[in-house]
Amino acid sequence: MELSRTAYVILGMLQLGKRTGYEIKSLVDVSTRFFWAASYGQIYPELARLEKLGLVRGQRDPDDARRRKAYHLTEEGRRALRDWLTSSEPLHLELRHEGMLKLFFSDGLPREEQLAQLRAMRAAHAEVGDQLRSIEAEVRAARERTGNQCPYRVLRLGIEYEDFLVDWCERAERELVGRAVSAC
Amino acid sequence: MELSRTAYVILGMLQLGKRTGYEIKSLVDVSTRFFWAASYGQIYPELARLEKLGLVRGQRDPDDARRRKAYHLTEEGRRALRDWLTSSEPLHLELRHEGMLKLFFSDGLPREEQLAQLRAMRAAHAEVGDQLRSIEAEVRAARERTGNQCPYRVLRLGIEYEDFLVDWCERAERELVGRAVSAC
DNA sequence: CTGATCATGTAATTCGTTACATGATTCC
DNA sequence: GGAATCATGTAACGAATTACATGATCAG
Repeated sequence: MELSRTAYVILGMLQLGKRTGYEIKSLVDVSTRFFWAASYGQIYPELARLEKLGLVRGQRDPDDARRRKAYHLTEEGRRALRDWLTSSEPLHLELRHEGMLKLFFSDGLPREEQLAQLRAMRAAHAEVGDQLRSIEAEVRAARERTGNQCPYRVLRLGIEYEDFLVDWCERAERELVGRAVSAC
Repeated sequence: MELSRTAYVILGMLQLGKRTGYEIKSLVDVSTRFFWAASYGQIYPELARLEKLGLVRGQRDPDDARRRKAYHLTEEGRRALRDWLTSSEPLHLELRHEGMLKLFFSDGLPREEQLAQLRAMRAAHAEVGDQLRSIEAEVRAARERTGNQCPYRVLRLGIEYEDFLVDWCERAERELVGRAVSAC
């Protein structure tokens, strides 16, 4: 039974407890989004599919006028998640980075424009880094509360990842400026 | 006139000279692929679209039984590429990283399995790093030959990027192993 | 009472991959 | 002669986003 990666995002989020589609989306938006995004247009249909497959079960509270439907993992769902986590299939690794793409084609552009590109790329990564740092204390607190190490560990990876790219941009900017000066 | 990013990959490759769809694909596969992939299924239809828009022009050599069609940039195409390179629209930055996703959901997995995940992720990045290093001398030589700095600069970024992730995995592995030892 | 947010879903569209079909050329 | 590679394309499919529709609840 082949599932999409986004299906595993859902199973993973449900492993942490009963949740509605809306809650899953909110969680994704402050956590996995940075390395695996998901939209409503995927989440709701995927929940229906997973329920048909028997991997999750959803229950609607009849008293709830908002017709919220909270899903939880079944035993089969828990097994599917575990199988994926421990499988040794090649990892899906995909990067689409317009900043690097522009940089690649920038020979022939004036130095000022190349610098502007690097600064834009640096700003974008600095901003994501700031976003991640702004939730760091909260995620660390959740780690102490729940004992779950992984989300904080991955958050730290995200912060260091953004820092690496910011640093690379800075170095490339200095290198470009350095050339300009020595050419005078 | 809104173009897809992949259209700009094509325009960028044609900036370097006249090329067939096949040649563009081959070039992408050893260069931009690592931060912007493209398949035949995109390249050929996109070339036709760009020709209809007047941004590229393709010519078939009547003597060539292989019916090769080599494209080159028009003035309009050159302008479209330049506009994109110097535009300050927000950058499309997207990462889909199954390794980080698994890591995120791995609380509850035995330490051995968590270690196996980290090793798999490290191996994947080490392999890409090796691929990039294997073309480094060639790309550096092309830089000396053509004077184009950018492809080599971006290649260096790719190598350092993979190194960073390999290093992060190593540190995370050591941290996990360290805990195991101190728990004894 | 009003705007923000909670909540569920669908439809249209875009982007991209994979697989297939077809045939020429080159290298051994 | 046969395999690898050059070369162009299309069709089917899958993955994901965006926009839309609809309505309840909550905080001020």
